[in-house]
Amino acid sequence: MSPKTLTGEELQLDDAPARDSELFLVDGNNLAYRAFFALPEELATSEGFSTNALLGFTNMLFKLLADYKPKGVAVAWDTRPVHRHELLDTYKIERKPMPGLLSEQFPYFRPIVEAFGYRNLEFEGWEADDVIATLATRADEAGVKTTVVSTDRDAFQLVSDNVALMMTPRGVSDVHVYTPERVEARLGIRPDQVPDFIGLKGDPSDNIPGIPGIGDKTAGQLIAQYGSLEDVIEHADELTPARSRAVKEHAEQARAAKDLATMRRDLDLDCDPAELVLAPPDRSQLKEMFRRFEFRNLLNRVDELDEAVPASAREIEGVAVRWREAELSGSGGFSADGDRAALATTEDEVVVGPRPERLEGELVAHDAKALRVSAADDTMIAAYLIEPSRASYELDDLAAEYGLELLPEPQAEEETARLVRHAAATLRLREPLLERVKERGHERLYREIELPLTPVLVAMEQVGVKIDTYRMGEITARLADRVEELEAKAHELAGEEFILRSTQQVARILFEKLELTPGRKGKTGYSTDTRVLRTIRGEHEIVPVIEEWREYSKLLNTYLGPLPSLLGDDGRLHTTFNQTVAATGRLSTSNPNLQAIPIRTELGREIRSAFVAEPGWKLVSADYSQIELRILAHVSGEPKLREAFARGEDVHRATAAEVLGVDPAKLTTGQRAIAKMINFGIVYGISAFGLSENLEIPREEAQAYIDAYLARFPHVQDFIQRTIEQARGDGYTTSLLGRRRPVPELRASNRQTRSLGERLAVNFVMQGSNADIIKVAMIAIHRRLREEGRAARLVLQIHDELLLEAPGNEVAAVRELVRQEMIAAYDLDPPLAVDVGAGDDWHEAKS
DNA sequence: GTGGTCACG
DNA sequence: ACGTACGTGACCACG
Repeated sequence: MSPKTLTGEELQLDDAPARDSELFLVDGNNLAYRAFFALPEELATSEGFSTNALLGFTNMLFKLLADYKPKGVAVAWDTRPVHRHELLDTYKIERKPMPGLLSEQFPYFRPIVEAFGYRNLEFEGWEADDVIATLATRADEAGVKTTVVSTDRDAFQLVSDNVALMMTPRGVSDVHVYTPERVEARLGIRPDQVPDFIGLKGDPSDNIPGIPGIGDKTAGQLIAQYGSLEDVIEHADELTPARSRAVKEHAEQARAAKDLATMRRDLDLDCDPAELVLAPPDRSQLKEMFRRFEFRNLLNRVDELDEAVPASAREIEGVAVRWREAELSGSGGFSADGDRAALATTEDEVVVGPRPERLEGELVAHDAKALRVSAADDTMIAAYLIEPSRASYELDDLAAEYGLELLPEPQAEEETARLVRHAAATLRLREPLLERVKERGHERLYREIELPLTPVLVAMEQVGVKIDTYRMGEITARLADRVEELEAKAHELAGEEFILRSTQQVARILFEKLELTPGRKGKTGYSTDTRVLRTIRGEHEIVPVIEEWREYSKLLNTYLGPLPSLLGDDGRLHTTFNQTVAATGRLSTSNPNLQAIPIRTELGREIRSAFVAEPGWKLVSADYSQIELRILAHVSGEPKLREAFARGEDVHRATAAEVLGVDPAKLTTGQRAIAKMINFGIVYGISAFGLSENLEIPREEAQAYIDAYLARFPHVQDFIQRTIEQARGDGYTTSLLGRRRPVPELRASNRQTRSLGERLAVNFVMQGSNADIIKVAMIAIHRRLREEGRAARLVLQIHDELLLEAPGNEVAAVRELVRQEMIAAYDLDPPLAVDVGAGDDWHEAKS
């Protein structure tokens, strides 16, 4: 009996043998393909250029240098396979063409190799694996400890006392290194028997048949027992009848497969492995590449490579930043920290001092709003326009990505060092960021919208909104009592105490103890969300109790409870407007999130009535009417939609009449509600599933509605198709004012992800344009109120609504001014429309 | 830190 | 045969 073979899992395949290696020989084509198929295709730059293969490849090269500190690394590439070709022709093997997304990335592999200081090897007419086989053989003979990096199983045959094989079955972090002993333990044969082994079993990955019915196990046993393929063929009669027949019938095929699996070790190459010495990595080249492909993680780790290279070979780049203490004056990159500030006046000099009341010069800031300065340029906003989907715009991250190495003089304390570094980085990021803003055609968006918006937001944050604390307290007390009552009642009805807040415990009570009808399932068990509860409301008295408890405790915990502590000394609530958070160009608010103050329930409206104006003032609320559907009508040019708006019709009723084919006079509210959901769906990037979920109807019915809609509004159908195709081509979609959102999802191989990309692309046109338009309006309104010397001021923005506070005697004029400016913000066809109201509190102002 | 839930547009 | 409506922020339980 041959010894039991082990899987890679069972074997100890630690990378110790590779650590001794002086030379690494990498099969470039193999690694590129491997990386391409192992990493998701949606890994892409903000421009939409796929980088998955490049990233996996680069990570491996990085690891080789950082972890193994070799003397030499060479990456071999296939060239036209003239020599191999004859074999392939003989055996009628066809190569599949390279996937498009991989061939796009292909031109960049070699430059990356060079930037690492590694050697690219190409020998006309030879494939990478034969080049590696030849070099590994020469290295072995010369006693050079070598590691071959490839996932091709053919490469097992190269393993010897001096040559190890590194495989990465599951990505770069999981490294398996094979020595001769480990090959034997894994396959049951010696490395030199590998071609015989592959000959018997074939190579499915290359579409090469061996002997039918013989797989890994059998092939290993037979070769171990008889020694070689020829020996197995010779002794075929000793095998079981079926196997014997198979071996005899397919002997030629097996010999051919062995031939193909045998690597050429004797190529006439002009290359001595001992001379494949590492050059020091070109740090600026590497950074340039990492920045270009947006490999943020690697960019931050470039320093690690230093330790792997002898100090003498290192070249330190980066500018030492001098700093001195003095009074701040002049222009430059600004940073601040409490009562201290720093100003980078030149690229390498920073002045640090107490923060002055005001600075006369022209400032560049990173997040001017948070720094409370007025800046001529804001690097955070520029970075946001370039890459709106980023999670954060940390200055240090951006600086590293743009290749800035700022080394403040070492004696500074940490806080001073940061201040200096930030001022210097801000100044030096200005040009590269502005250049990209210009490249993308975002100059006007930047200069005329985002930058002027910042001071408007500063003013709004500082003004805040007044809260009627008495009213708020009253509601809070009432609700707190009610929540307690409901809690007790729920426990009583359940027959035990449980944590109402815990969805898991609620699920246990409802679906296990009380055996109510479970609905959908989530990742961790049965869902207990609003819609599930609504459908089982009639099954047990406890359900409406939980529903009511949810509504009240949500309002209590999220809005009523925390608000008093967030109140400023002026009795007003000061939110923070985030200008660089939403990928669509919208603003968001936080601490508290005043864009999510309740309104949809009676109790919610009560809470809104605690948002009030100063005595003698009024709140003025102005909201765009159906702005996203108007934008849809504009960009699609759909005549039926445009006309409906032009005639001042209710757009949902008009939609219902068209789609359902009903006389407008006879429409029911139910039919209007259906049309409303369809319209929402169109704006969100419709899907039959989504619509069916929301209307709670079968998917087929939802699909029928969608089909009817698209048939009745063919221009909308065209618009959707056009938008998706364009985004697929460009890698991004564009709003009315030229804002861009990259949509790398469209190039994913996963269909679900691609569908998401399609919805994102379509939705962005409406949501992003809405964001553009209301920002224009805010700037205009703020400007006009000042020009006219009014006390009225903007207070909140809620995506399509503006809330202002105006003294009683200005209300009439302000209402008109706001309406005018909101409508004039963009010349839409159909025109924009605005509803304006005024009142003592927010609720009143909206009705 | 993540997922479920729910407040808003 | 999947799992999906778009964009946010906040709270809470749970691992």
